[in-house]
Amino acid sequence: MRMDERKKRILAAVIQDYIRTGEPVGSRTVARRYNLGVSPATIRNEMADLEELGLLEQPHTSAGRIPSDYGYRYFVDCLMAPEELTPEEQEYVRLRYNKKMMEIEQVLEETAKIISQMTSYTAIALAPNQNQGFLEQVEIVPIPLKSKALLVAITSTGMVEHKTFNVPQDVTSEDLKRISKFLNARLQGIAIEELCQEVLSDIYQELEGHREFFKGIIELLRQTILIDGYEKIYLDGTLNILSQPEFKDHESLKRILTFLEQDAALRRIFGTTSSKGLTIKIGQENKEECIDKCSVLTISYSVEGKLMGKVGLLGPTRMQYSRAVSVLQCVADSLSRVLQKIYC
Amino acid sequence: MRMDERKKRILAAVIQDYIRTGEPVGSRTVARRYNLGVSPATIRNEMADLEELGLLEQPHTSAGRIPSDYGYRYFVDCLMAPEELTPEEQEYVRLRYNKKMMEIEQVLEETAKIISQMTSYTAIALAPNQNQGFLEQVEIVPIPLKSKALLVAITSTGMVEHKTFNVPQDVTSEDLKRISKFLNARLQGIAIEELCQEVLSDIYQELEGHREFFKGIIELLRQTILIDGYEKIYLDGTLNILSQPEFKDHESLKRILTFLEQDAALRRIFGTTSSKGLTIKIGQENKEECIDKCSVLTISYSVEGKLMGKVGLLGPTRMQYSRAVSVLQCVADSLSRVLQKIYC
DNA sequence: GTTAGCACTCCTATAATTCGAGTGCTAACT
DNA sequence: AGTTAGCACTCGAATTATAGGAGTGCTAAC
Repeated sequence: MRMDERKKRILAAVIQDYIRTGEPVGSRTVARRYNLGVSPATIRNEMADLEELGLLEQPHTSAGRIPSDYGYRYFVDCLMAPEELTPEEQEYVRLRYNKKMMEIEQVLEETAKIISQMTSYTAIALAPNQNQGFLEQVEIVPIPLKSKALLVAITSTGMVEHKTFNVPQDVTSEDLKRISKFLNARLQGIAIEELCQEVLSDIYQELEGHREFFKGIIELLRQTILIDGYEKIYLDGTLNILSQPEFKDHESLKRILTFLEQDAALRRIFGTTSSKGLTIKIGQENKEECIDKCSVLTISYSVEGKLMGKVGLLGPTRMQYSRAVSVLQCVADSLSRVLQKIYC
Repeated sequence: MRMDERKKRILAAVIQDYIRTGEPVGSRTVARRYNLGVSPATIRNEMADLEELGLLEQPHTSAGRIPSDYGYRYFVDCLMAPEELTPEEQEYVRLRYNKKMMEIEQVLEETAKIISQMTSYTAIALAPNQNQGFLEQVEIVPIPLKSKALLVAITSTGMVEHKTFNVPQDVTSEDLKRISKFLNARLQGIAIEELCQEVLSDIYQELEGHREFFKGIIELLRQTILIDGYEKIYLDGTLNILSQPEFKDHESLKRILTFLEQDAALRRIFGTTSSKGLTIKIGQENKEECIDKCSVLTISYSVEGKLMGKVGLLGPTRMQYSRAVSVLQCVADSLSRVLQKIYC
């Protein structure tokens, strides 16, 4: 059995209607609302075929049809009409990004907000993976009153991380300044992945006895950037889940909200695709059971052609895909442009 | 009608039972489970009295009694047996705080986690109000490659905030260093509330033409500390709400979760009591409608006798008050001690 | 003042009933 | 051969009926 033109139109009609209403779609409805010029009976036959093809499903014998994951997949791949945002909406996105933002953290936060507000799904933004970055600047700020100091690290991706540490009695403010200088001289431009004591062993001789302390600082730096700063996640619109009728039962709600609290899980669903551009994962295509009734869309953002990170959204499989895609594309576009500016 | 001893015992029994089971408590149950030496009929009479006093309520005619807000209030004020944590639990709390934490942010995050895990309610920790604090250290870290710089501010309460800003062409790295030095020399120990250009006007002459830039930095500093760093909120166990049977209906769940997303609202319910020590607000005593089925417990933490901030929890009015109180007291105690150490 | 007894109330759970949307099949039609 | 009208059938959702039980308030006796 092949997908002829009429089957496609019927499938599209069913899916669109189901996305709109959330109710199983019957042959009658399709015939009435989408004038395909054929009777309900014919549509019934076609729908039976589409079910056999695995594109539609019946919740129970005497109900209409709903799309299967596979049906959504076909729809997204072959049938979906790409929908551009209206000029007003595009302008709106640009406007949102126009406000003064100096830091990538802030930009990503705003990005998540924009996506969730424009789609009313849950937005996820992933900060650039630091491993591929470089150290831009390191600074040690002494806090003499408390014999502590603050290690501040700025990476080439613009993430700023900081951490406090104790300073032993015998290390002076001057020492700290010197170490800070060393670090900057030697670490600027070093790939973060390669950050380890060995690289810097030749500095040791200049440090007259503060070797252990210095080692400690390098270790702290590693941790600060690689652990604290590792692909930070910005979520927004988590509670949009509450408005989705498919998740009104307590159980699935709990599952999804709990899922969204696990950073590791979020990185997993985002990270598996290292590809550029747009990715759509529908229902069970996400390997996570908790969200097998959800779809996850991802789009990468980049600066100067270099892939930086990803943003995306999570919503029910019954999602307005074309809307979601166009919002993501528009946002990713603006986002890339804004980051470009921030990075000079 | 007065509260005699027997009425008290019956009220306590009803409340305890209701807290435990969540079901309306009947006279029979009280008679059986709490041996007061009287028959159900007597208890029935007493319960009718307690209802008339406004301490108990009947969901419907043929159900048992449940406590009213006022009933809980009486229980909390007069009847509740103060319950100490077991030595093991006290040890556990101490253990949790033993892990190496250098920053107050981390400590508060951990605090919220401990509270929510030990009570299975939602924990809230409020960072110290910066207004009362001093600036401990200010630093400007130049990022020459991007002609930007990072302003880092450390307050006496140990909060670290940072913000990136643009550096005009004619301002050199040296200038930044000088400004940084000025700031530290002049601002250390200045009350954050008083932070404004005027205080520093006498610096201007030393800055040879960078006045506007300098003004900008001061303004940025204000914002960074007063806005970004204003009573930061640390939440944990938000999803514990999902396990409370009283909030299993979609509507109230939505209301509460939405409420918990509003920082301003959280500050409101915490802030209204400027008192030291423990505060308990039951049901409608919280002036927020969204949480009129919830109780909020607050306890202040302090360092060297000086009130710093507050931590607390939010749960259903049907809450294990004595448990919650003892956890909060134990945690606030340890928290104060840990902060003491951090502040040297 | 306390208690046993009893009629009464009202919620909850379960079962029975109805209703209607939607299907699949068949036979007739183009 | 594909399309369509007609019709019996299915099955869930909503509605109503029914039974059960926990708990009360009242009364009268202790």
